[in-house]
Amino acid sequence: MKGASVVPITVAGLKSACSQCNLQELCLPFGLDDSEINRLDELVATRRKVKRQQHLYRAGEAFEAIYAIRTGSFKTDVILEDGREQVTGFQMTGEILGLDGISSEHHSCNAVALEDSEVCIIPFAKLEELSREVEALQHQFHKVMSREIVRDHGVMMLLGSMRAEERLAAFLLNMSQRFTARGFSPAEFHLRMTREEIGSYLGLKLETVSRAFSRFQEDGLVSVQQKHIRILDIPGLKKLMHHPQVT
Amino acid sequence: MKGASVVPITVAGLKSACSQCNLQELCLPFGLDDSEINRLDELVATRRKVKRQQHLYRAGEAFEAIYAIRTGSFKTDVILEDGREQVTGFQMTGEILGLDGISSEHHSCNAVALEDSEVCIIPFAKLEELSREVEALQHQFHKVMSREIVRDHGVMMLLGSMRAEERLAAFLLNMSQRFTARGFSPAEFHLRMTREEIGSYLGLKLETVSRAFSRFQEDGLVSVQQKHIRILDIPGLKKLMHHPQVT
DNA sequence: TTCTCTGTTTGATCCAGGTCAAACAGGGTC
DNA sequence: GACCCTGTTTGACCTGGATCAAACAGAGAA
Repeated sequence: MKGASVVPITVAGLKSACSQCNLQELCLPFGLDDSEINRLDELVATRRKVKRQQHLYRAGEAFEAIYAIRTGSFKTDVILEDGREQVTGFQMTGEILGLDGISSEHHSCNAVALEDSEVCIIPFAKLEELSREVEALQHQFHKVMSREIVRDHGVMMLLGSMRAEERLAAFLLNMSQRFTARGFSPAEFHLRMTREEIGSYLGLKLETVSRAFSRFQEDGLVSVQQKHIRILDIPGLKKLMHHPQVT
Repeated sequence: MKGASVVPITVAGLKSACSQCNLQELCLPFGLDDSEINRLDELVATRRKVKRQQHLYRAGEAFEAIYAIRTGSFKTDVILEDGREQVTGFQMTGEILGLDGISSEHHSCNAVALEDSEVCIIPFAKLEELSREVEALQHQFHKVMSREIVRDHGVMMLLGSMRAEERLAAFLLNMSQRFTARGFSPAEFHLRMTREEIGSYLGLKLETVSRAFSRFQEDGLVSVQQKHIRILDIPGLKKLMHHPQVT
């Protein structure tokens, strides 16, 4: 409940709202014209800082808003009564958190910052209101939700039908692609999550993740130094995904 | 492409639209008042019959509408280039198919009828139009999408963190609960899918599914005769889910 | 500098579920 | 009736990834 009681921080100078944000094309404003984005600005007036390891929200909390990541990154997870954790996703800047809460008016998973981060608070009732007036916003919001569903299907495929090394390859390629979309190098990046979190996401134990990294390094596919990753052979990784085995 | 070329069948007497449908409370009309449902009726004028094993839509096809299942049931799946299939869900009456297509304007999975079925066609552009006017419809539609996301997270938990028998127990309990919501017996039902399809959904091989069924039968939890299932001990199945092992 | 704490790597062993194979059961057709 | 054909069950064996265990590496703190 600690996370819940954190008071949202209203940032003083509001000039850096959606209309000024360089994440527009990855986020909710995509497809809106200038006047529409200005209307969205009014909605997204408050922001909140979340320190590393802190919760943005917890399973069970009342749902009131969705969040757009402005800086930093998060993981979402579900925890069973017996303590088993399943990481359901890793989110980067421009991505939307909290969509799980709409269905029951309560969040159904936890969102935890992987590094010091900041999110834009989008009150959901107001978003629905505005998206009744702004067609482009409505449509973009539906696309964001649908994209999450498609992403989830991909994860099911990964968990249900791929072997350990394929899963890790898919994960690395996905990260690479998302870093690229944000203007970073496709080949070199820093992972914010632990081996254990990667393992939970991929349905593997941390040792298996570590071994797969070592294997990739031996095979010259990547260079790994702790959390720093350099992908040396993207086609090689892709090949590995499609050709599960020599058998 | 066969599935795509099937001409939608307009049913003659339109009196059995949403306003007359007994699936209202499970479907898109939930929460709408009578006059609002009448407006929805105009939208959902056409239906389509899909025979067992036929596709409602295929991955890659242009997205134009979502579908509400009126009778019968479906599976959705994703297929990799190398032929591996991952079943991403089983859908029953009142549930909505096609949400995956919104994000890219093309379907990203296949939907196949598990028995002779009928769906209501809901043209998506018109749905967005109407939900800009009808607040309750907008909200219900958002809940439907969110519910799909929550469901997907549950499947990830299942695939990533549960053992074979837990997965099957979770599956049976889920089916039971959904049959109950439709006015059928919680304890006795007929599975429309094969062991292989169940296995694909649960990330297991068909033999493992079969063995788990046999084990449950030995332990007096269920009685299994081919596709006909009778659950004898619901608490027992639940217990099995939360206490993975005696270890 | 050393100590501690958390996360990572690597090795040795084990087992749940996969694989291969064969028998079986029910439903449809001739 | 006999004959498929598809889906299911069961058995025997194998293996990928889990488990257990120990060493190691970097980041802070004192």
